Amino acid sequence: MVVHAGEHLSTRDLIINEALHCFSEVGYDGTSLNDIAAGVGIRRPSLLHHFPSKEALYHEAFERLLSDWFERLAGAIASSERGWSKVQLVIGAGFDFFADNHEYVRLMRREALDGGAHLGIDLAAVLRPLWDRSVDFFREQMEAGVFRQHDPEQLLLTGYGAILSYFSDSPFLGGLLDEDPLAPDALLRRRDHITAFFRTALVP
Amino acid sequence: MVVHAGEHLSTRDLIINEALHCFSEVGYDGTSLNDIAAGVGIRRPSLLHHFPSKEALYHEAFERLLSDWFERLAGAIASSERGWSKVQLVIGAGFDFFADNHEYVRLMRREALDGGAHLGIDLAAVLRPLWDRSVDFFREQMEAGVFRQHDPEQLLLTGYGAILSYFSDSPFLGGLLDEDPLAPDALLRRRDHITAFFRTALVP
DNA sequence: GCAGACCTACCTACTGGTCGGTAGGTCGAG
DNA sequence: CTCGACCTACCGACCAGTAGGTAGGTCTGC
Repeated sequence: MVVHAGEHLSTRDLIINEALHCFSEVGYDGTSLNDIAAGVGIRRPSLLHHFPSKEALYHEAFERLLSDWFERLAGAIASSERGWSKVQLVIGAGFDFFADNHEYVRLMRREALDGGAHLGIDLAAVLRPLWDRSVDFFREQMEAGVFRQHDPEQLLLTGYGAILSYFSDSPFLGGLLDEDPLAPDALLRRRDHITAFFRTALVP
Repeated sequence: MVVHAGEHLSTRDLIINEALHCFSEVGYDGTSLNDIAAGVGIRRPSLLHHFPSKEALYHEAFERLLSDWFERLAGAIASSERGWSKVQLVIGAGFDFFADNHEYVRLMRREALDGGAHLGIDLAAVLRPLWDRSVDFFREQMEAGVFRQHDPEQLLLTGYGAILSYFSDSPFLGGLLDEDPLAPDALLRRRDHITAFFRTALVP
């Protein structure tokens, strides 16, 4: 997983963390291997001793981030809850993960923007099973009358945009609002709103 | 405004259109002046005869796009409608503009991702007045009992994410769904869903 | 003749990546 | 304990390629 604390980190891990930071902040093209190496405190050739190429480094860093995210969501998804409480659980888990890793949400968004095309992983293919399961879940619950009728895919798209955008665009939103969107109480308010908003839309 | 058709365009306009295309597709760093020049059918120094620098070109292209967007929304915003029909009008105008210019939505998103920091315009500052007016509008209508009670800013944030993300992330979403998100009937379905979704959330 | 649009040729800065080499540690053989 | 073989981690110097940008010349229409 993404190692956060500052102890006993191998150079490899330091590089990956710094790479995630740079790639998130200024994108793939905007990041030079020199930047990453400097952030770790080594030179570029030393970095390339640990990773064969820039693309390989990106690939590994992104994959680590993705598996982190999956791991974090797994519990909520696998839970045997049904109906609204399950949705609430998953929304909460997703939101909290993004809040804890808000820096890296921008990396995911960049990847989505470019369709994951030019670099490594096919994000859509990886997420597809999860997506399909969610669609099925909503369809079931709607047919059972537990939720109001909506197009399940459209509903998920809306949720996706509502949660992700808040974090990915936080540098921009900070200028639109009067407070830091990532401040604890702002996060709490956002979390509450999204939950309440979808509750009113779903629960009859 | 952004000139779409292919007649009587000055080289300047051709450059700006091609620049918007490239910047949207692969971002600022991912676009070279050679790419743009080649798209227009001239050489790079000739391009730099019309614009003093890459950044200046980006600035002008983006500003043109932004003023287009304002112009398009102005009618809907200035309308004297109140309540839900006004919201419907603005949502519709925004959605349709994005649909017509889906390519450029990705440019706006890139700008939001980077907080507009490193290039030219402070997007947030430009949009701020519009934002504040919208917040006030919702607050009024809620207090008047026309709309259900929500946090107006949170509501706008959700709408922002729900509409914009669909277009900006369409390359990614195409892999998640079974159809092209930008196909006419897919667009229609998205438009209907967003409208209906916010109607249920707002109209008591 | 002149001005604008365009070109080729060139510059510097920086990119990702390779090369050869070195400091320091670990190992097993004698 | 010592010696040499081997290893990982790191470095400076260098490479080819490309970036944005400039200088100076040519061509065309007024």
